[in-house]
Amino acid sequence: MTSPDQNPLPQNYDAAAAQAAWYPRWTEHRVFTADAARAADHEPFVIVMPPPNVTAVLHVGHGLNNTVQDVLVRWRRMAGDEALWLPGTDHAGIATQNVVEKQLAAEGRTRFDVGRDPFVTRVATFVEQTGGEILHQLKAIGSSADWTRTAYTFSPELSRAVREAFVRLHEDGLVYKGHRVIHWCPRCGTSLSDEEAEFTETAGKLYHLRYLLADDPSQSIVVATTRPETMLADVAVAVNPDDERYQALIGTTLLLPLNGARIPVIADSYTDPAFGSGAVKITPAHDANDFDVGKRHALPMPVIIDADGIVREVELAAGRVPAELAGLDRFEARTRIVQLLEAAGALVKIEPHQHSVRHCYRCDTVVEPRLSDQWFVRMQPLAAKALGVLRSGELRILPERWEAVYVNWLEGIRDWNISRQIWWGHRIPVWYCDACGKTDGATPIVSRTDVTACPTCGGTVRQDDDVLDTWFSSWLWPMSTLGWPDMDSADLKAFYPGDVLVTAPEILFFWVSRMVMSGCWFMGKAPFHTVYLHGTVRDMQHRKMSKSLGNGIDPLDVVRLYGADSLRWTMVAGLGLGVDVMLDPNDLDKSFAPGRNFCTKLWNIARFLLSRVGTEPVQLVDVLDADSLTAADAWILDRLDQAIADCDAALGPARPANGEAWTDAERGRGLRLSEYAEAARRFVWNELADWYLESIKPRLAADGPDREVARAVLAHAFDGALRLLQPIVPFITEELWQQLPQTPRNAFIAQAAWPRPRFTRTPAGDAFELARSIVQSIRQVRNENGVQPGAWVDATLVACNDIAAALAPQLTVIGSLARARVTLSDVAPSGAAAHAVVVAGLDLVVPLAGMIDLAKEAARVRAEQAQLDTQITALEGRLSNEKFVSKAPAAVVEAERAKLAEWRAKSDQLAAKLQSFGA
RNA sequence: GGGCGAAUAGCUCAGUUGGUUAGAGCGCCUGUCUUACACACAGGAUGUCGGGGGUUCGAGUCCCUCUUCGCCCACCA
Repeated sequence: MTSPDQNPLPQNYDAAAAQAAWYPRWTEHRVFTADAARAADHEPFVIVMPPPNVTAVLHVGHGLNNTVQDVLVRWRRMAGDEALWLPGTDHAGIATQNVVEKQLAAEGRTRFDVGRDPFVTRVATFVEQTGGEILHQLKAIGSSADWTRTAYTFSPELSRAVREAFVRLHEDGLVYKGHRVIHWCPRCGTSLSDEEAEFTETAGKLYHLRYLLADDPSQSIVVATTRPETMLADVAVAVNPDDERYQALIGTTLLLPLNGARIPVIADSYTDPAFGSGAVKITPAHDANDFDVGKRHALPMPVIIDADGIVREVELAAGRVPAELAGLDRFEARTRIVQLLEAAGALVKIEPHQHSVRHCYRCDTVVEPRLSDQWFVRMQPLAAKALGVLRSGELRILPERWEAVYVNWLEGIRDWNISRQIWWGHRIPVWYCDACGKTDGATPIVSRTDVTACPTCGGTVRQDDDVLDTWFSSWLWPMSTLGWPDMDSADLKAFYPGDVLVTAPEILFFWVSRMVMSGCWFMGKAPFHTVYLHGTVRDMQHRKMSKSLGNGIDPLDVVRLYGADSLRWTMVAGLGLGVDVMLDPNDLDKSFAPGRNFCTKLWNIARFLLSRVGTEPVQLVDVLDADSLTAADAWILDRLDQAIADCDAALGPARPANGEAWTDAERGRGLRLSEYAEAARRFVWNELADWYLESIKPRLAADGPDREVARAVLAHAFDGALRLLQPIVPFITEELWQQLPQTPRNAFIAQAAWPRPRFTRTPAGDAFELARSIVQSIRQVRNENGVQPGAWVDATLVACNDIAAALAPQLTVIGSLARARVTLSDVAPSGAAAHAVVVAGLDLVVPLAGMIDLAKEAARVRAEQAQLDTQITALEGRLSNEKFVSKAPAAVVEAERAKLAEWRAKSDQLAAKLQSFGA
């Protein structure tokens, strides 16, 4: 036997050392590298990583997101799947361009000073030099991604996919160029999609303006607007055709204040008679709804705000902007125009007005609706397919309530503006030939390859200036990273479609829905069968962690202070399905000490095991003679099986059982990460360490065959625990597993087999369960009576025959765990003693001469009996209720009767006890 | 304006198809450096399951309603 002094493990776990040791070894041995060929006879399990922005640095949200993915991938890898977790980064058009533009601004320059090509080169260089840092940071938290397949949305391969998708959709009639009002960010200088223009509730003002009739200044119409500056571009005032107040005015002409433009009063049912005055000014070039009205009535569409948000006569607006307003910023212009209107007597009133204003999701600038030419994707046909796969069960979303949100969005989907007026991104693969008059964009050249000369006339061509929305490359991610559009790609054949997509709800529309659409359209199959939307990391005030609030937690700080496993443990243990994770940025210890403490517990179990079990070979539990197992052995093996079953039930199923679609019964199941963590924790801590390990100390100290049995069972149980925990805490489990006596050489727990239940529940296991109850009763008596922790007490178990027989072999273990000299008897000893009824038919008597306050003990027993009798009365009432007995299921009634018998027996025992001390 | 979700111990949350003594972790209280672990061990206290009404033999669980909080969507001029 190895002495404790020779313990192969140091006293404390060195997380940093374990991380530094194991991660490189895993990658050297290609543990994370998926093999397309092997996927032929192993179930593939594929997760594509939501690509972080190439300039991003790891924050706690990434930490959570990637930990979840890593847990799932590590689980399936152990379960024997050919697991692929495909990592990469997103070139993040607007965001990355903004970073470099800020650098330029510091030099006092703009991208226009630099010029397009040099600017793009500069961004590319910047990305090359500093980008992708986050991928290294992901390694520090243990992410088991297949780095040999690392992808980038702007790589030549993925750029090819982008072009293919654009051209294919154009051929399918789903890509078109449109002239309409879109969301424009004057700061970024580009259009945005509907999703990129986020609503913010704003306390604004509603300005009521009076427009006079051109032919009769005594008559007028009052209109209300939140953006008075747009009045310069008004082309009509619309009233509801059924609004009796305005019948006489329809068709008359109004005189616009400030610029004197003459505009008609028109009738359009868009106008809500109940809002404001029931008349609405129409500004087709600067409001999406007004644009529709303008089209219906063939109105002119003057543009008076330019790309930079400056008010001037941009297009079809001659004479509309007074000289004193030209050149003003749109918000300065608003202030000035209100002053001018007031001076002109045209301002009726200003009211406070709560409304939602769209802001740029990248720079938070107020978005300006603006008329321009843009490329769009017609979404309805794509959305129909994305709805179809959800309805068929080919796709599910967890938590399930998000499915309704997904359906709602897809059913009301609008066309997607995919062109951006920035420079960093995939240039739109469209060329125009000025020579043959293809300049209006009606019949441009759309090509998979670069076009250098006009195919019709051989003249010079110029490429469309715009680039594509970043999300137009990300929506192809599950295919493009596997080699699409090359349908012969080994990866695409082996790993498409994938399995689970893990992300936060914020990008359900931006990204997830669109990936489903592109997968269905181009591959005929949804790219995954499960969307798992996890919660958000928040602080103790439930605020989202963010840089601007300064309430963030740097995951790398946590790794340094507590270790990567502690970070992972905390996140997984706190991750109920769809529930936010609360962490305290001001008290990291409170948040992460539980993870560290858990690792320490594992470490100490291993220290005990290695010093007492030793490193000599142990027998496999399979070959042990079943009769040689003690009740404790049978019990812990049973608890291990239960833990495995609990973990499996919490995590799985990994995929639809029929391989095609989720059944209703399966649909909401699995991915309960916190339940999985709790099941594993409970086993290793509350069962293995607290009970089994304590119970076998005497057996390990002795020599002989029973010691070998205990060694074998302990080693097996701890091995199982480590395997169950590997996906959550990969570093410490690897570090410890490598040292177990039964671990094969040159193996990693990271690719060891996931455990399976093997043993059946036995009466012996139940006997240990009873022994535990007795130990707890004795300890309770000791505590309540102030017995010195080190002192031994006498304890008599008064048991009926059946129980006594099962208990006889357990007396030693009960005694050592409770520090009691335990005897079995059929009569209670007399004298002052503490009493407890463990179960019906089993009394515990602990004589504590001189330590027992008889009156107090009697009061305690009496109180216990009183409570029991109350419950008995209630139960008797229930059982004498004819309706209950006749209507409730027989099994329920039977169980209630059994319970009543048990309680009555217990009550009788308590009564006897009271009588025994003459109370 | 439409839709969805939540409300259970001081805090964060579990509570499966209604089945009757409502659970966990953290925190709190008492005791202990018991030969792996004080980052630990043993024991303990704490809930009119948001309010009201209903269905049922039986409701934390189902229905209605009210209150509070959160999320999503929307052409809130």
